This record gives sequence, structure tokens and C-alpha cells, in this order.
Amino acid sequence: MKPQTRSGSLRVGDLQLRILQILWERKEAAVAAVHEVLKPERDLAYTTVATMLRKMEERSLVAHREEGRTFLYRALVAAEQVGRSMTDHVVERLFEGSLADAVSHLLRTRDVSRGELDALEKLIRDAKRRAK
Amino acid sequence: MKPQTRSGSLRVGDLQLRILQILWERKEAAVAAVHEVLKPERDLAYTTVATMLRKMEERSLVAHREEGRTFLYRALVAAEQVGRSMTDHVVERLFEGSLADAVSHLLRTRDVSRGELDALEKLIRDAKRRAK
DNA sequence: ACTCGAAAACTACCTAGGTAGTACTAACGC
DNA sequence: GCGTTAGTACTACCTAGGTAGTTTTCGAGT
Repeated sequence: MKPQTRSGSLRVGDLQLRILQILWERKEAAVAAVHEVLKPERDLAYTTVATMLRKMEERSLVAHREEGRTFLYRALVAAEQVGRSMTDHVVERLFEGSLADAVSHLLRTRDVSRGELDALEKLIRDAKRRAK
Repeated sequence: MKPQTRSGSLRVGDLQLRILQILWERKEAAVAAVHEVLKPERDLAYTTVATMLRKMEERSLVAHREEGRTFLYRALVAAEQVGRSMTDHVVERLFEGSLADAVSHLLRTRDVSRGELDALEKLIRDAKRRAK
């Protein structure tokens, strides 16, 4: 019973993504906890986080249960799903679905260290082995 | 004199991206031409396209010159810029800037044909040669 | 029992993308 | 010369993301 692989587009904004990432890390978190984690990177009001969580619940991205007075939120979508849908979007819109074009662009437009290239090479080799 | 490499985030929506792609292909195009190209894929009203173009001009994504009564639009941002900024966004937000993680995810979450893997391998090799 | 504080609920705004109707205008054909 | 038409301008609306103030509520501590 995997967590509802609704293969919809799953568009999440930047803040929403960050919140999801926090929830992925810790399974469950109160608004205060999420706010705390976000504190250093973005100076958001507590209510902003709470509102965002509520809006995300409307969209079924998260759900909550009550523990005394406080809400404990958990993610309803998996990291894989969101990652997949975001990368899909870019690969499709920008490179007409071609993975090779996408990677090519990635390599061409930034400088990649020798070490990274080696790592990538290993990735490809592994993928090949697995496919064989 | 490269076309204003304003390294800003350059967020463009789906429709805007499609319009830019059309303009990249043909250097200059009238609203009617853009509308015509878009016709089969999205059934948009002519005015929708015109409005979008106007909004894009406000944001300096495109510019126009007048040829008689009609506006000929051209892209002000390069494909490279937009591609770069979109891929950057995903790589940063989703993979903490790690290109290897990004590619790894790409390979893991979809099935890649043998031929594509070969192509990718070549890409890496080329990149290595170039870096050396 | 009463106050205080923390939490949620409600409401309100702003921006950007997307979509399109309506109004105006100028050129072109007859 | 006049109406049709193609083209732009203007306006409006909807959605989603993001941000936050204000109000209510409820539990805990004195």
C-alpha cells in the first residue's frame, strides 16, 4: 500500500517544498517545530507557517493529527513523487522529454569537478549493469 | 554584447516558456503567428496570447517592434538563460546543488534505454576530455 | 477561579500566471 | 466613402503561492 501515487503534476512552491522536506526528515512535526527549522533561512511569522500548512492540508500534501492542543503534521506525499514530478516537468518542458539533452545541458552550463564526473560515470555504469 | 545576462531567477510559467520557445525558433513573430503555432496544443483565444505577450514585455522577457499595424515580438532572454535558471532551481531546491544527486535521481526514477545510457556515457567522457 | 500564554482559526492582501471578453482603431476592399 | 476586419488596448477574473495580523480558545499554573 504505497502512499497514494497520484500521478498528478504535484506542483509545489518553494516554501511548500521546504516544509515537505522538513516533514520528510522527521515524520511528524508541530507547527512550532517547522517554524523553528525555517527560522534561520527565512524569517517567517509563525502564522505564515501555520497558514501554509493548512493550505497544504487542503491540497492533501500533508495531514495532521491532534496531540493535546497542538497539531502534528506529516507529509502525505513522498519525496520520490515530488522529485519525480518536478524533474519530469523540467525534462519535458525544456528538453522535450530527452534525458540525454537534459544531462547534456546540465554538464554544459556549469562546471563540474573531476570528482563529480567520475561519480556520474559510475552512475551510468551501474545503470547499465542493472539494465543488462 | 550578449543579451543582458541578468542572472536573476527568471521564473517563467508554462505558457510563457512555450511562447519563448516559439520566438527562439523564429527570431520574430506576430501575435497571430504565435497563436497559430500554439493552436493545436492549447486552444487559447487570440487575445490570451496577445495579453501574455504584453505581460511578458512588461517583465522584459520579450520586446516588440511595429510593422504597420502589427507587432513583431522577439525574445529578450536566451534559451540558455532560461534553461539554466530552471535547471538551477531544481538542482538547488531538490538536490542541494548536487549535480550527481540530480542525475542519479533522473536515472533511478525512470527507465532509460540502452542507447540513452551510451549517449550519456559519451557526454561524460567528452566533458572529462574537455576538463582535462 | 482566573489570568496568561500558546495554539489554531479566520481574514485579508499582494503577486504572478493564465485566460478571455469588450472596446477602440486603422487599413483595406469595393 | 464606408463598412468589415484584423489588430491592439483595456479591463476583469480566477487560481495558487506566499505572508501575516487579529481573534478566539483552551489548558496550565498560581
